[in-house]
Amino acid sequence: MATNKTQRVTMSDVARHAGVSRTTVSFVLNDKPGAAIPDETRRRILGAIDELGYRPNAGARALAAKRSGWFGLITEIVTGPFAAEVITGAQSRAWGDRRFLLIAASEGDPAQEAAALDQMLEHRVEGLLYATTWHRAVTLPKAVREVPTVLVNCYDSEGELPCILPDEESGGYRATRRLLDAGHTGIGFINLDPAIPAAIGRRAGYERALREAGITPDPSLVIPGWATADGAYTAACELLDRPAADRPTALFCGNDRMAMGAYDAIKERGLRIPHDVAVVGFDNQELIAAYLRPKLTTLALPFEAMGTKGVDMLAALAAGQPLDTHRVTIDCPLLERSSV
Amino acid sequence: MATNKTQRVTMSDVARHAGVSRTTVSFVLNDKPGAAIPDETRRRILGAIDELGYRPNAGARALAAKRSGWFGLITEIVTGPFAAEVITGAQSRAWGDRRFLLIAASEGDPAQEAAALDQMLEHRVEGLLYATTWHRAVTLPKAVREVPTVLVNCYDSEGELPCILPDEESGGYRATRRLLDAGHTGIGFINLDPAIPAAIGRRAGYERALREAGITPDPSLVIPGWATADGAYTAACELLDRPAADRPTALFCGNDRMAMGAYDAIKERGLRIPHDVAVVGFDNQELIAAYLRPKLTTLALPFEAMGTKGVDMLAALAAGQPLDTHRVTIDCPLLERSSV
DNA sequence: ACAAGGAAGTAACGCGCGTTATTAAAGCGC
DNA sequence: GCGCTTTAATAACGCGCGTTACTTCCTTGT
Repeated sequence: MATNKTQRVTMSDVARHAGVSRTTVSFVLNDKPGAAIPDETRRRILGAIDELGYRPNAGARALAAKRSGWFGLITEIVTGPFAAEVITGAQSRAWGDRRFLLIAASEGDPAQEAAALDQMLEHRVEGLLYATTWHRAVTLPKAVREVPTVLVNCYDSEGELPCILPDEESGGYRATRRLLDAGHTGIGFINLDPAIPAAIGRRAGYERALREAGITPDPSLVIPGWATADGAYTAACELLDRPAADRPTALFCGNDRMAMGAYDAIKERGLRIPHDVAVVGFDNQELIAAYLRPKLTTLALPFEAMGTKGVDMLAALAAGQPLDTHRVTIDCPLLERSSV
Repeated sequence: MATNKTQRVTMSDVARHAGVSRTTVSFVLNDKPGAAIPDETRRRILGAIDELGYRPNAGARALAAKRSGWFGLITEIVTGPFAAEVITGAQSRAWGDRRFLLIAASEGDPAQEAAALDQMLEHRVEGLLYATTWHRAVTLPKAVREVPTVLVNCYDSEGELPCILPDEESGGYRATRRLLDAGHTGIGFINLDPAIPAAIGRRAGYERALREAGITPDPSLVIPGWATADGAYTAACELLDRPAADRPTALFCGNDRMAMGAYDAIKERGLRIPHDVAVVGFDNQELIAAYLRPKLTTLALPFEAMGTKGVDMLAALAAGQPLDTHRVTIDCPLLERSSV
């Protein structure tokens, strides 16, 4: 209770107050195995801690123990729902190990990224998480080699660093499969930029699902679009304006914003969702998916799970254990709402 | 370059390599005023630092200097756009002072909040930012008194702690004024729960703007709603179904989700936005406001600015300077889009 | 009775660094 | 040559703590 603002309570104060040596206090605080401390002494010490309002100094402890207890997390943008989810996942997992997360944003600027990395290394992080907002290849400053590093939602071109990625292929498969199960056979796919991993993986899953259902994928049903509502609107128009026999009864969109555009195209034509045309999105942007009418069935990128898994792997690496898998993929769960 | 993974380079290594004492190295690193270091010596030391790849140990430095360099930021939810903006603002401002931000989420759970606070105090944060997602009164654990604390987007009932708040009144005024300027005289106000500060302040601003324009506020035009799209939909219906002479030509909504509901009500009646009915939202939830059709004119809560200002005030407090203002309010800027 | 072993506790070192006091050499006026 | 200041650099202490090695006292078995 009686904390002095100008002079923090130290372990020596506690020791003096309890009538023991500082070493003994340290032993009960870390309940050191092998140290025999009678209950009575322990109680006296804990009592003193309580009375004085003692708080261990994490920095000093780290210095003495040569363990900082820090993990670093570098991300492009702290704003934006994706990074926030990664942080949440990593944060909660780290907490369990009594570790703290050092968070920095690069804002896409290599200089800021380097500065952030420097700061982290000066704080002696024991591991580093490097997360991107969209699935792609990255090249990192060499300095990351000074510390165990795990990539989240990205991978390095050299393939040297362990990484955690969303399973785009199974995501594409699952979306398509859901539409097939609902009885659709003509399924249009408004894809992202076909050069990026997400587009490639999802298309592979899309085609695998079709083949499994005995349907030969029709390339003309796959339209690579700009990843915007307007781009998807145009793409959807193209698909919906095909001759009736050829017109898809379902649309699988590269992300939720694109699904918004598709919604507009569908509604404009007096068609109804999901009765006439079913729609599946991707990304699960709550603010869009949950407020569209009808609510959008979509796949979620497992950002939170990736953050958690990232800390998992870091903890293993920091403990010197070898990784079982160098490249981990995590499923994208399907969120059923009302558009299928 | 030649960093040894198993044994970090210390200042003593640098000193030995440069043929000087550790003290001298410390002096050039902090370029201590009063210490006369010839250029030649300085160069030798900097050279050694570079060659060995030395990085100061932030923890050890903090311990010796008795300055942790940390500020803490406790927020309810890391996810969600609001917290992210506060973090961005605080982060970037803190960076300039070579300070790092310790971020933790309470998830609305007092136990987690206390745990987070404990951790922060153990890390010897020199100041604490406590941010909420919506403007309201809070009561904090007593432990916050151990360190300078600034409240962001909230205030304590006892009024003891400095706080930074959005200027709800001027926000309400600005929104209403914008509609008046567009020629509207019957302005409906679908408010939030009338008991919360945001609702009270905005209504005051709304009425002030009306009076300034020579219009006596009509209480029946103000409908307190549930802060949801559905609630606002119902409220909008009520306003729009009034007899033609009495029907408002503009709606001011408590938040953007509510504006979505209002949009639906307006469109259902074959009315057009902004031609027949203008709409102003609040909160500037990008994903909603920017994608609604037409795009929504709305007011932004100044989260990022509040985060920045928060660190500003903390820096002053931590430096022992008195605060000029105990209670700071920050304007809510109007973002013009296409719904007015 | 005595050695052996455990129980309870402590002195002392070091973690990597900031800082103060002090020393050693060099410049300056006379 | 002598004092005196300035310049250049260092020894030594302490920050708060973890940890090792060591001491002292009490049991226990034979």
